Amino acid sequence: MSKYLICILGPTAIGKTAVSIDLAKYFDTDIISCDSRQFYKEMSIGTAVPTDEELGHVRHHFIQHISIFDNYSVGDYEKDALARINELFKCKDQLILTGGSGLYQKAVLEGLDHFPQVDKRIRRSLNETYQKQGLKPLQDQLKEKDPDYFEVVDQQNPHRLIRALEICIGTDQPFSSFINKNKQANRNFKVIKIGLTADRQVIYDRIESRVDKMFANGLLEEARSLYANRDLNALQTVGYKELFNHFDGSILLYNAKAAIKKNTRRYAKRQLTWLRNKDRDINWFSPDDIYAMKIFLHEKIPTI
RNA sequence: GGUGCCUUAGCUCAGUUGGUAGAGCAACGGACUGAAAAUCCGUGUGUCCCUGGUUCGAUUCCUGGAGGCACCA
Repeated sequence: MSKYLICILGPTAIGKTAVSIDLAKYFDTDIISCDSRQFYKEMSIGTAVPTDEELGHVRHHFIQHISIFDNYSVGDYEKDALARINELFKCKDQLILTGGSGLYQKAVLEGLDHFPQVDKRIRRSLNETYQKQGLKPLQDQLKEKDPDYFEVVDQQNPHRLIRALEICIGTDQPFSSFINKNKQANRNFKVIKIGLTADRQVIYDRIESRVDKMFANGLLEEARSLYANRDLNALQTVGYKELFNHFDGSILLYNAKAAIKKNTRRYAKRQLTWLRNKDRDINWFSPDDIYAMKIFLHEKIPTI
């Protein structure tokens, strides 16, 4: 009997949480979260994790399961999520996967290539080079160590250059030699993608009111309690980084709030770009039309 | 009611001694295989308030409107 992973995709604030909980109840199943910021137990308000009530209705996985002090990458997530999914499929026929982190979703559905772990100090030293001397030395180095990848990489993007270089240096082999190697994502389940979208203005209105709600729920206090950890990767997050700038006196609270809304809008736009151009087999719905989604799923899944 | 100033991009405003215009912010488009709510790249999107007139040509000068602001009544 086929197993189905039902993926709920869409930009931030569109209403993925409500839809996925509704569908999970309907199918009497669990939710696999795929949100790279809701992983962290220290962050709640600014990441819009489901409420206690919502969590009480449906069992969620990968919500606040790690700490901001842990090192956790998309590779770790792929491994953990796949193990959990396979475990759950032993007694469930359908599962819901939901969350806005496109790369993480891709890792679960399509798999990533395997790259060896490399010493963390390599990245640190590359970052130092970048801080002191800019992009040029990184570009020169990658051009020499992996000319093939240098041709296709975004040469202006420090993260891309540093990532490729840390693999080149740590393994003594070109970054590109690991790509598309042994990548057989043998997933023994079927995937159905449900995309949620709405007019841009509707999405932006929802963002506006969600940010207001976060402030009403105590975002300021939550951010203040995390201020000391502002350099951690987990806290390079919309809703926190702007408030850290307020705490250190560089912007007014009023402007920080406006910046959070703006950066959330930009995030939503990037998510839409990713989904539009990366994923052609998405079935789009209005977030309010759960009825239509259920009909669609009944057609897609003959066994229910 | 009178006088003066203003009206140009979504917003705040430059500007054109007459040759249909440009900054900031916002916005929009795109890339993205272990930092991904991160990171990076690209793009002015315009009845220059309306109406006549002068002119080869008006967003620019002139007439008359409309709206806004200020002061005087």
